Amino acid sequence: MSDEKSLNFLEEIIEEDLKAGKYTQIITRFPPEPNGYLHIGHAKSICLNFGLTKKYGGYTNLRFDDTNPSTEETEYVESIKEDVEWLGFDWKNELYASDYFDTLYEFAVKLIKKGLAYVDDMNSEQIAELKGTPTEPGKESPFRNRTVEENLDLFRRMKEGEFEDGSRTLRAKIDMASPNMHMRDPIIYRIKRTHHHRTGDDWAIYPMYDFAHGQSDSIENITHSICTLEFVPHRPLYDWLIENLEIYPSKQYEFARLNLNYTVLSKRKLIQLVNEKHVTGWDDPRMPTISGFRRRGYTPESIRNFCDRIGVAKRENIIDIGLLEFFIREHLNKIALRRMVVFDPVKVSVTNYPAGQSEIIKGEENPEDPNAGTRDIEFSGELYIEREDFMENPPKKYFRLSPGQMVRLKSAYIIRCDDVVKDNKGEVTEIKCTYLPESKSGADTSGINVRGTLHWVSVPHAVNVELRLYDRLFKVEDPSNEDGDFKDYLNPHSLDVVNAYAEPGLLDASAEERYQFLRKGYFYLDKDSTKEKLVFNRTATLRDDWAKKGK
RNA sequence: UGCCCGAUAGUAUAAUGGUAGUACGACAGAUUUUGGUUCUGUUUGUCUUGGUUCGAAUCCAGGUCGGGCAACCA
Repeated sequence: MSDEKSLNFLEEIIEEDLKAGKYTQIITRFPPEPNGYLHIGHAKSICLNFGLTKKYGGYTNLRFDDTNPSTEETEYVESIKEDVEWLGFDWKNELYASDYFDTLYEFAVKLIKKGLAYVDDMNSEQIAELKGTPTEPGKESPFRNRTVEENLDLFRRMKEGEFEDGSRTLRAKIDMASPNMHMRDPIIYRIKRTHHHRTGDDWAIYPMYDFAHGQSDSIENITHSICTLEFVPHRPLYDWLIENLEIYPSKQYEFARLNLNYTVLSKRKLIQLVNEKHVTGWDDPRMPTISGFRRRGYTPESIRNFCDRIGVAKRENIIDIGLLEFFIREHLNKIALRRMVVFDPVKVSVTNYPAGQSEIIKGEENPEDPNAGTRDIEFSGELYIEREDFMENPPKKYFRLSPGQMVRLKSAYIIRCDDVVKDNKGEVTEIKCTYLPESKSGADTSGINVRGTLHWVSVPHAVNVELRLYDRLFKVEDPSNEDGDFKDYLNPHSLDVVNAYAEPGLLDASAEERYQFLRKGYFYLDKDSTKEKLVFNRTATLRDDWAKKGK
């Protein structure tokens, strides 16, 4: 086997097309509807569309599929642009289906003139009634055989706004008996006298998806129009319209959309979570949106690597969210600055350390990066360590602190536990230790090797920080497939807010950096942070083999 | 009971008629001043029944299972 990565089915098609001389360059498009924020499923499509033209030469357009003014807003346009850019992709042209409304109208007129479209006076119930079902053919509309002149006149008057919303439609005249429901005289224009985010009140009619998408592809000379599997049955209509309009033959190809367990990836559901305040917004770090991942501390690289690894195929798939976590850990491990933060403190008194004194200790910025250098950390005789890092009666193989045992304080000294102070409820309030002055990190002459290393902060120097610890948004793998409403399966513990003690160096934290809180996880400064109160989002935990053993 | 799409380890994804491989996970071990990282090893798979062929995950036929399609949404 060569070390070259094997091709996915779209790459194969493109390589064949290129070899056959069918195209000199590849043109794709990413076509979001601006009616919501982009999520990780869109990231797959973005990486695919932009990745293909980057690999084979050509370009990708960003085209907003804005043909339904009742759901679309400029806020969404802005967020989509920001997200695509953040992911690291540049579009050639920023385009809108609404840019083509005049052309699309002419296309419809052409179809009418060819006797391939007609104005139908039936309302939506009547149309549905005659549509048939997947197993029975439909029946023709009584308005199907109007003259070209009559159709032209009626369609013009639809455009002029003469008729009520929903009172008439323009339909392609294809085949009411087709086994493919989409070919049973699909509606291509509807009356909708609604304000459009770009064209304002210019139009009383708007094209349907099927009459806008493929035509926009064609106008832009898109060579490979890549969409998800649910559009497979639309493909005959896509081709029929292009053929009968006699326009540039873009080709549609379909791949399986991304599904992730323990979350939902449907705009309809995500918008509910936002509107019903189950989350704080589209960019809530628990959301599977690109903006949510960004705020949580994910990097564009990690998301791109993820999309690369999950591949592109036509079979339905549900990816384990753990794979995404793997890629963010992999990246953050390389770049995150190491800091020490104690989440749930218990006090350690170093009885042989000079009272009231402190010293500066050097800690690695990042052991994975030899050029990262060191940071200064205050050490004193009064410390906090993690409550879970001490046990009075430890099980076997516990190599944290316990009476009589020694541990290394990361980047500092080895200490031994001499005594434990408890309150009247039996809760440990203080651990008395002695330190080995000759065991200082980097200058250790003690000759003692200890198994455990703990993170710590100096009590008089510690700064208070707020930590937002996130867990999966849903407590079941596939909330959409459970009985009842998907929101019944929200994880009540998806957010846990903790006030913690951090080394003072963290006061300089910035959103330009990623942090690893030693032995705790990866953290990212949140936009809610103020000078008085630093707020960090937990991007991901560290792997924890000890916890996994169930001890 | 119409049409369309699909089926390879737990999850994804390769092998394009010629040794079923890779990643994640799981398990075991080594290293480690993060029970992190890194390294090594182990484990588990071609939906089914026929056919074609010297040879089938791959080609053909039947079946089974899963998904999609009956919005004036995209």
